[in-house]
Amino acid sequence: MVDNRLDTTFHALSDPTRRGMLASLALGDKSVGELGEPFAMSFAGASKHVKVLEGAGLIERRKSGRKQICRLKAAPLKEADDWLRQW
Amino acid sequence: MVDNRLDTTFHALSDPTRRGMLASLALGDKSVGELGEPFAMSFAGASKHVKVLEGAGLIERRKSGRKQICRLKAAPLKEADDWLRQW
DNA sequence: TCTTTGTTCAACCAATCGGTTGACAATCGC
DNA sequence: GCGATTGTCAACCGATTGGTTGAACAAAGA
Repeated sequence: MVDNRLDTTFHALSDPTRRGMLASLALGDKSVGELGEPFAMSFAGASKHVKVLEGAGLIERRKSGRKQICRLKAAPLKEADDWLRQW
Repeated sequence: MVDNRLDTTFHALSDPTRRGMLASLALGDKSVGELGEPFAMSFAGASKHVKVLEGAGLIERRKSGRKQICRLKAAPLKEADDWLRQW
């Protein structure tokens, strides 16, 4: 029942695997496989994390052949930052 | 098994009740009861949220008679903000 | 002292989380 | 077409979450 935007953003950021994926994406677009590769984890597991990030609006995907290329979207990070900056 | 500081901070922030408590604390120190009062929730429930915030280092408490006065501690927010600002 | 107030604790519950496996679909290279 | 690559989905698992109730406790006030 997580409906608030800040909820999903902060929740997505609360996992080190997902933060690592975002850090990786900051260096350039990556496929789901490339994103999951550094984290000894099954493909499906990585796919789930990517879906959480996508659900939070932190990334967007584009199909390129059989790969799913992910790109960082900073807008929700900005929102989260604005919230933090209240203090 | 959440051992990373950013993990606990972002997790604490991912709940609207806890964000509300922090916002409330930003206006001045409050007891646990005062913090929980706006959120239709049992006393024990509010106490748990406060404990999460305390565990994340976002607040500190001081005993004043039978009340527990909570005060905002911004240091972990700063850390979280620094992380966000990488992008 | 007895009662009230403020708070925590322990036990429990349903829901969610992070992860797995196995089956499947789509696309590429041969 | 065949096989390998890339990824999703559904089902399951154990651990954790957010919440409840009820008992307990500590301090203040009568």
